Amino acid sequence: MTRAEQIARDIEARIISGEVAQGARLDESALAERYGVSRTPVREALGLLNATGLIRHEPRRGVFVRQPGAAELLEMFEVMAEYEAFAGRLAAARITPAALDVLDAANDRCARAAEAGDADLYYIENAVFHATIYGQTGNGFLERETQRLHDRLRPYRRSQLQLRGRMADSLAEHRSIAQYLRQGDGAGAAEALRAHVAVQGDKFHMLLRTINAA
Amino acid sequence: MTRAEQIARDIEARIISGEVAQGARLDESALAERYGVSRTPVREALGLLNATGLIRHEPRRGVFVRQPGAAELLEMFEVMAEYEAFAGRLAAARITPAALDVLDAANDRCARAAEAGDADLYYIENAVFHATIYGQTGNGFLERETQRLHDRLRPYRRSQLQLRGRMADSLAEHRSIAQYLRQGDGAGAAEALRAHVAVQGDKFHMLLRTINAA
DNA sequence: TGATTGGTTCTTGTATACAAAAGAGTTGAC
DNA sequence: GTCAACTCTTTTGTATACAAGAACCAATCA
Repeated sequence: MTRAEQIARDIEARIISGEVAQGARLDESALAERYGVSRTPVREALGLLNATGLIRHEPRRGVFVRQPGAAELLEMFEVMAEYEAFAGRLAAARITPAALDVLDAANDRCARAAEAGDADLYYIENAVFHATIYGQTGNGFLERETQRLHDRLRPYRRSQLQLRGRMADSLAEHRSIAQYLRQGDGAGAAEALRAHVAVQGDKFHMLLRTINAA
Repeated sequence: MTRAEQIARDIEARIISGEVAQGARLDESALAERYGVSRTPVREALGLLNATGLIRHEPRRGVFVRQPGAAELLEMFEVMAEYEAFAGRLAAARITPAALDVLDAANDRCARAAEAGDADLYYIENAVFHATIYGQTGNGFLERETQRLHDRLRPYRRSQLQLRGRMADSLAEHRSIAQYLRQGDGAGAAEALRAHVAVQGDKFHMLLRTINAA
C-alpha cells in the first residue's frame, strides 16, 4: 500500500468519526506536516477521497469535507435498499449451497454478538452476511457497486444498531432472508432485504440523531 | 477547468474511441510529452480516470486501459436496466407536467432524427429523454449514479442504434414509457424501461460486434 | 460612510529533481 | 543446459521549487 492510500484511509476515518467537522477545509500543507510527508502524496490522497464523494474539490479554492445531510442520506438509503433488493433477487436464483452455509454461520455469529450486546462484532458479521449475498449475484459489477455504497453508508448503518432491540430484530430479518434465498424465492428475498435496509420508523429518528451528533 | 481535467477528458475520449487499445499501458512520461506538460498533471488525470474505472492502477507497475469485456458489459447493462427501472418507478410518482412536456419534445426531435437516419442526433435527444427521467426521481443521489453509469455505457448504447430499424423501435418504446409516466403507472414505466435498456435478441450480437471491432 | 480598486498574501496547480522498487537481462554456478 | 542471483534499466512514488490564481485587506475616491 502506497503512502497516499494510507493517508486517504486515515483522513477518511477521521471524517467518518467526526473528528474533522462538516464543511471544514482540508489544508494540504497542514496535512503534509501532520503526516510527515510532502504535499504530493497528500494531494494524491485527496484525489482518492474526492472520487468516493467524501470531499468536494473546488478548483483553486481547496477541498472541503462533504458530509451528506439528512436529505441526501435518505436518498442514499433509498438507493441502497434497491441495490440490496436487486442483489437478493439475483442471488436467490444463483446462490450456491456453500454460500448458504456461510450465511447461516454469519448469522450464528451475529446471534452470539447480539446476546453479548456487542454491536461492533454484530456489525462485522452483518457485513459478512451482506457481502456474501452480493458475491452470489453472479454479477461482479453489481457486487462492487453495492459494496461501495455499503461501505459509504457503514457509519450510519452501524449507528442503527444502537437502537434498543434492533440487533435482535435485524437478526430475525437475516434469518428470514436466508430462508427466502434457500428456497430460491427471489421476490421474497428482494422484499425482505428492501425492508431490512429501508430507513423507516424508529430508524429514521436514530439516523437524525446520528447526524446531529456529528 | 484545470489542465489535469482536460487531459483526463482527452484520454477518456481516446480510450472510448478505441484509439488506445484494451490493456495498453499508459506511460506517464509519454503522455506528459504528448500534452506538453510535466508528469504531475498527467498523474492527476490518471487518478481521475482511475476513479471512473476506465483504467486500472497497479501500484509500482503502472496504469492500464481497462476496457470491459463482453461479460462485464452484460453485467453493467443488467445493472443499468435495474437503475432505469427504479428511476422510472420513482419518476412515475413524482414527475412534473413540465417534465412530461420535455420528454415529448425530446421524442419529437428523436422522431425527426430517426426519419433523417441521423444516429448521432438521435442519441443526443435520447440522452435528454433519459436524463430528464433521472432528474424527476426526486432523488439526487440516484440521479447522479444513474447518469454516471449511463455515461460509462454511452459508446455501447450508441452502437445499438446501428441496428437496422432500432431507432424506430427505440422511439416507439420511448413513447410508451412517456405514456406510462403520464399515467403515473410506476410498474408499467419500470418494466418498459427495463426492456428498453436490457441487452437481448439482436442487441446482444450487435454488442459483441462492437466489442470485437474495438 | 460606503464602495471600489489596487496590492499583498496565501493557497493551489505545475514543473523539476531525486529516491525507491519492480522487471528484465546477463552472468555465473551447479 | 538450466536455474538462480545480481545488476542495470526503466518507471513509479515522493520531495522540493516555482508560478499563477483567488481571497482578503487597506486605501482612496465618490
